[in-house]
Amino acid sequence: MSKTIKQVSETLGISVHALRYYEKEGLIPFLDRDLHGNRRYSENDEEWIRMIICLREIDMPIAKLREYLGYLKSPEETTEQRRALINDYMNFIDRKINTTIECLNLTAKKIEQYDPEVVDILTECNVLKRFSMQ
Amino acid sequence: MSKTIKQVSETLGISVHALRYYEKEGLIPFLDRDLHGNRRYSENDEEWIRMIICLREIDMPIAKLREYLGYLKSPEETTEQRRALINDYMNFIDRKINTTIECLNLTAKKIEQYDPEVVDILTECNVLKRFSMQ
DNA sequence: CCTTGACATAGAGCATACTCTATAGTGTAT
DNA sequence: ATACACTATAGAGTATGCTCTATGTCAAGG
Repeated sequence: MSKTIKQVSETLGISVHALRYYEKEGLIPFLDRDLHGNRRYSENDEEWIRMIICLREIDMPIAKLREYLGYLKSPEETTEQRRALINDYMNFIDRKINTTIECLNLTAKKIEQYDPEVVDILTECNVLKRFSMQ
Repeated sequence: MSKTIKQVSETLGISVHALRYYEKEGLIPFLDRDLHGNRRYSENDEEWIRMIICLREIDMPIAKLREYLGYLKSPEETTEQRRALINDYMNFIDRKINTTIECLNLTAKKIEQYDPEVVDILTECNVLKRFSMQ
């Protein structure tokens, strides 16, 4: 039921090196070892690592992840810090989405201005249809 | 009317080092120099640099930016490449927005599950209201 | 028995994107 | 004249996040 590092690596699509790296960086605390000292990943571990991967994909720094984990170690005394951190995080995401959409619109405008030859491609863009502000 | 490196640095909120760096990387072609060899930035240059900053904010690699510029040097023969590149770019943005929103929802769910103490903060999040899929 | 393969640790190496330092030239103000 | 503010180039240094290498242990299969 628990998985080896290779199995997790394969199911999550991440290198074993990266898995060890995340652990070394303190992102995967309390990880189990078998009698040979080999890592054993529980379902919970796997789910948490999936979360890490997701957060890394949107460029949440490893230090931030470690910070939140640190707070969770003594939850009673750190409610305010966690609240602040989540608030920061939501603002981070908000900025991220907004700048992306802004960037999208700016690019579309520039292409219309300077590169009319390839404008046609824009008309097929789902992302433009969904998020364009014009 | 044309600006010095310091003026551009100040209006765009980017270091003079970065400005020189972008130029060295080939992102700012045909930049004018005065009789002393000092850089002179036109309005057009400034606008383009603003675009660069925007694209860098969403982590478009410098190499990609250089690639597109390269195509613009001989527009007639590279229509297809430019089209492909814009297509890639739009997909890139699309993925970016989608993974960000996914990540947002996943995080919100996890917080609800594991950290009920700080859930209240979520109810005030505009970004959640705007982009939550639930 | 010995090779193979998966595991371990420790640490070096690499890519990206700046950022900073060293050195030097030039124009203006005191 | 001399200090300062700004410019320049070239190249070293830094931060981040992996990725790869070296070296070694252990268990199972031929």
